[in-house]
Amino acid sequence: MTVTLADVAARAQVSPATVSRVLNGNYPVAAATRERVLRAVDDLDYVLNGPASALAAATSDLVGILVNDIADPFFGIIAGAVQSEIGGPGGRAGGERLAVVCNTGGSPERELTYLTLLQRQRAAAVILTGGAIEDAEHAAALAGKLRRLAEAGTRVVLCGRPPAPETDAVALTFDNRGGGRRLTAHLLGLGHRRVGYIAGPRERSTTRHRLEGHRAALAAHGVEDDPALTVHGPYDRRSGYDATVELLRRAPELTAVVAANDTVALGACAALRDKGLRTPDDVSVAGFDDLPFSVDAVPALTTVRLPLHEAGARAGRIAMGKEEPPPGGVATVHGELMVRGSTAGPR
Amino acid sequence: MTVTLADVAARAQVSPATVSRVLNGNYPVAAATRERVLRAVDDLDYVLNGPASALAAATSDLVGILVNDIADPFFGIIAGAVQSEIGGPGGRAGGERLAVVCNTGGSPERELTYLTLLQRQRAAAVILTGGAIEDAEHAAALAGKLRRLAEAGTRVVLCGRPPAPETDAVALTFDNRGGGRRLTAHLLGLGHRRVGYIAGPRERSTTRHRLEGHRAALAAHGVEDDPALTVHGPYDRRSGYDATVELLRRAPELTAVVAANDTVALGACAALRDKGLRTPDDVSVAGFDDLPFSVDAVPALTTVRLPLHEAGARAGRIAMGKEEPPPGGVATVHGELMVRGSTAGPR
DNA sequence: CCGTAGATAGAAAGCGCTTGCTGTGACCCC
DNA sequence: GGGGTCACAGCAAGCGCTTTCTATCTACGG
Repeated sequence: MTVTLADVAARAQVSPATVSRVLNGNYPVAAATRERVLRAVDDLDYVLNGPASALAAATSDLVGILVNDIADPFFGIIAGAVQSEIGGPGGRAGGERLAVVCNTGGSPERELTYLTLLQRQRAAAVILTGGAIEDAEHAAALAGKLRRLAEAGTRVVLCGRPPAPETDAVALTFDNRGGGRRLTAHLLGLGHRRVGYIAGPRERSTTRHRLEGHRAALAAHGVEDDPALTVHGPYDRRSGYDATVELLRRAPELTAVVAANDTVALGACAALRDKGLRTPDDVSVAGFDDLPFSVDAVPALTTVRLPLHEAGARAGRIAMGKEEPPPGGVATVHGELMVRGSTAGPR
Repeated sequence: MTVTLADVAARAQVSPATVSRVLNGNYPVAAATRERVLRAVDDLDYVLNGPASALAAATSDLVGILVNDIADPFFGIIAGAVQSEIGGPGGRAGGERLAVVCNTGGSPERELTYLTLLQRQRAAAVILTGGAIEDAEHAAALAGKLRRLAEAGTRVVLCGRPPAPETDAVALTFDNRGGGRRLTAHLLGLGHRRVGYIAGPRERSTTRHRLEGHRAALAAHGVEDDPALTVHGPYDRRSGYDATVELLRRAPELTAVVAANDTVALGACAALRDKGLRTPDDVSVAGFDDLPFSVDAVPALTTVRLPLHEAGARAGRIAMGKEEPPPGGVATVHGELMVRGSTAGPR
């Protein structure tokens, strides 16, 4: 029923081996023969059987990308950049790879399960994006998995995530701590002293690093770090809204709010608006990531721009072996403070 | 080097066939034997070889999702919903499927190439999302490809796209025309008569349908459709900005702008702001899709909400055979007009 | 002219798994 | 107590491709 290599070979009057070689183009085949084969392929509408060739050649053209939330542009941008580099359609000849995007939803188990699934597919490479889950047990399990993947020849790259200990996975780490520090320093520099902080979910490296940066800035400016001014929540708009309401309840006098990311910041702005407070006149707001919509917020959001596209593209190239990994296997990617309308001096 | 079924069989003192049966769980195996096998699997850290089993069983657990732009939440939401339904980690036992998200960037060639790649992988199902490219030649090529995929046993579902003629692919179509009509009718009802329209890229079904709805509303209200008030551009913020500037140049007197989608609308708002015009006091703005950030825009965007998550989930279920396709293979998904602060009567 | 290197093509042995068919005891019923 | 049924387990034949090794054939140099 379905056309196989043998059918093509028969029609082109050559052996299956020759057809395979024409298709893979890594062995000399006379031009005339090649053409005959190619015509047969065309006539028969032949499409290679991926699993069969993966089995025989012990390689696959699948690349896995693990993300926390595919609906979040933060990950979408990275995933898109990776895909543009792993040579999907566009990079002719042997360079056709498929990106398998796996949505972990931030769940440790799913992270592991997807990794197993990818291992089962004998993926050519795996890229883990976003913050790591900070749990010793999970970290150990993850490291084990990554080691086994690497052993099996799968290249592992971390993008926007700290290096994984006990592993030689290449890591492109975002400088969340530095970004957080500069952001809060900017606010303190404007004269704010009571700064609320809406942190991301606990046990997440991104959350911790950004928060540490914030605290470092407070310390550097001699401002007391009031625990009541920090609230944790998921990385979504709702969380920003609720946390802001809570923060306002706890400390009506605060003059600025730093959010875990831009989406959360948008929720914070909405809450302030609903409470009749103006941004930045009454309360300044700052985000993180500089997603595309942030510049269009009103007022435009002060935030830390992370070069998501560049980082994703680089991760993709490294995963494909098209670019040398950074020395030591770790590179830090810095963010840039974008001061915009949502922050100003306190009233 | 790598552990195979045979190794597990040897350790469990059974035949490879038995191990396979335990792993696939579709054939009676005595509890004691099963347990022995499972222990061996565990001891050896055995992971099934996907390509090998796909070859032998002639099935695969890959599901392809074609999107125009993975960084656009419109597609991200759909992709996430699909993935949640195709039984990735969570749905135990045989239900572990991997979603291959393919970024076509709106290019017809890439659409076709990705389909071939997916066919090569013998994907279990393929879901095409977003508007179709309206080009006879491409449509024919696409229909042929889809037919061949279907023949090979791959289930094909269209989500947010009109039915593909000459094909029996199931289609979940968005009522873009109706949504567009209601949106413009809303504006006309408020008293607007000079309404600018920022359309999406040409040759896209989505663009055409929304525009047709817009025109239908104009006609219904007896308002002349001035061609100068329609500008085409890509579905991004930049396009909205530029188009608005152009629209303002051509018709400084316009009192409302309808954008192809929310992202474009945000760009339009920015342009108006930069021109010193206020929304909705001077110019009303409306979008389409109701993406998560739209409610947080200032003023909140009037738009048409499309049930992206629901549609994606349903497409996923149909692709998995978990839900009956709609009668006739086609279902229309309606949008809901969300009237918010960005639209008001003309000054 | 013959021996030999170089360029192609083919034969065949897998790659690791699934599954139809074939045993083989154990069990049950009359 | 014998034959028929079950419930399991194993054998072995592929699945469709890649690739090593070998066979040809051509072209040259001496």
